[in-house]
Amino acid sequence: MIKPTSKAQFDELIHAPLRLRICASLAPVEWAEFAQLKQNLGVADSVLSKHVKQLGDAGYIDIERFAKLGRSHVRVSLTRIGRRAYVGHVAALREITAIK
Amino acid sequence: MIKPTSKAQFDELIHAPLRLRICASLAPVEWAEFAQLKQNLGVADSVLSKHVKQLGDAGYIDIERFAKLGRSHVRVSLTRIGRRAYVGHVAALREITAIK
DNA sequence: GTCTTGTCTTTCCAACTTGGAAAGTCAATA
DNA sequence: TATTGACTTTCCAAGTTGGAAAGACAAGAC
Repeated sequence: MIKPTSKAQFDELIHAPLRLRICASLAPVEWAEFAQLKQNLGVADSVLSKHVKQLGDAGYIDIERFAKLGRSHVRVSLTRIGRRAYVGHVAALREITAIK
Repeated sequence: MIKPTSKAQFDELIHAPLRLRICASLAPVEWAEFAQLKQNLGVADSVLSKHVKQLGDAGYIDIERFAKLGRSHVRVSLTRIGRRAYVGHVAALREITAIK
């Protein structure tokens, strides 16, 4: 048996439209800045902050502060667990939506 | 220009987990019976009935009664509009989740 | 030192959504 | 007329959303 593919696993936390887009935005990059994410997703900061917190509480993303031009910013990135969950969820979506 | 591909369009009504599965179940078949659907999805009939009604109200599925062994049953099928919305939503999901 | 700003984070709130149980419909038997 | 099957509706409690408003906090401006 070869290395097991991470299995398809529907994840309700990730499925919510905005969180799906957050994870999708993070998947291809090392990390993303809060402000950039907010801009891309087009939501109020309170909303993004709350969704980011939910993903963080689940251990799906890391939330780090860093300084830039004397101001404190936030940068988020998928954790290994988060990436696995995201990939698993995408696999689940593909399974569900594949025409059998 | 060739025939336009139905465009990717995220659809919140379809996105809900259960409704996504309902649409996915209907996509490859001509129609499905309520009882069969309920069995496959593993939900209470009240729940399925309400989701089916929502999709019906949106014009996404047709809900027809028919007799079988002297009893009245319900059979549902995707309408053309519903299929287009479903395909568009799946396309949107693929766009979102494709690693860029 | 204090005020102001920028960058989030929390709280508050009103609106919506869900899922299941229980009750209701309605037609076809028994 | 009572019962049964197959849904449909109503009731309800719990959870989710999104945005505005208020907070928290550090870094400059003065």
